[in-house]
Amino acid sequence: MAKTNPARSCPVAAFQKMISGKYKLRIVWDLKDGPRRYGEIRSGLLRGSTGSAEITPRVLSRELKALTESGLIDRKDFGEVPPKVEYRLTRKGKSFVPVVAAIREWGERHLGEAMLTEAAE
Amino acid sequence: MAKTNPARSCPVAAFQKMISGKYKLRIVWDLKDGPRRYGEIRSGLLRGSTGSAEITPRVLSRELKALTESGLIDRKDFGEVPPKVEYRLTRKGKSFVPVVAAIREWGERHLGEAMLTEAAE
DNA sequence: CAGCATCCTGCGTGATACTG
DNA sequence: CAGTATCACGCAGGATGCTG
Repeated sequence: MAKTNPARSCPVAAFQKMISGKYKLRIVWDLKDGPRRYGEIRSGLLRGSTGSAEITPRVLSRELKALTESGLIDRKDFGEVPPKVEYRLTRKGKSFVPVVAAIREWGERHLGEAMLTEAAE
Repeated sequence: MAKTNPARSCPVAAFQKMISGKYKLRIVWDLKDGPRRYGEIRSGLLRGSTGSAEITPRVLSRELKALTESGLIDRKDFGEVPPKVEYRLTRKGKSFVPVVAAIREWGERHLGEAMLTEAAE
């Protein structure tokens, strides 16, 4: 099946793998203003969804773990009851924020508004 | 199942939908230097892969169609035998190139090299 | 040459329920 | 509060063969 090591093939492939998942980019974006707790991230992800899109803990958990293993975010467990866990961007994660900003800016300009004038120059 | 219109929820969701697929970003990148034919794109995608990763026409075809419907690229069919089809970036697609460039640059810096110093500041 | 038709498989994502 | 366990499903993506 030809695995095709993503990191070796080209940067965009590794990038896509890293941000694959519906929430990873939004999580990074949410974390740009400072550390957030698990529940806060979850609530933040619900905001912005059209309606009643419930993000399940299983999914959020996986995304956070993947981001942690990617080295974009860092998990801080306060280790006591009641449980309290904070997630924050690492240096790598912070360096990634401008990229997300560029994505958002382009998206707002070309995806939010009416898509007219995409004539082929 | 709560559809959650992607374009309405937030720009990054729409962005992710638009570039979902392993080759879309690479196709856009390949097209930045000018129009390319179907076979050229296909060959170009093979270059950069570690080994024998054959991209099937079905997949490439779908990616190209999706990109066309997204308004990023434009399909020009010369309409005669032997078949000749060229793909080129639209204005929208060209405006997207810098974003891909930012992605590539970040990826080369943080994914290609050794990933040291991602300490949580 | 530039595709389309058909079949198959793994994985990402969601629903639901339970726990330290 | 911050998760894990289990089940189920749609769909991206590959294999293979055929066509105008």
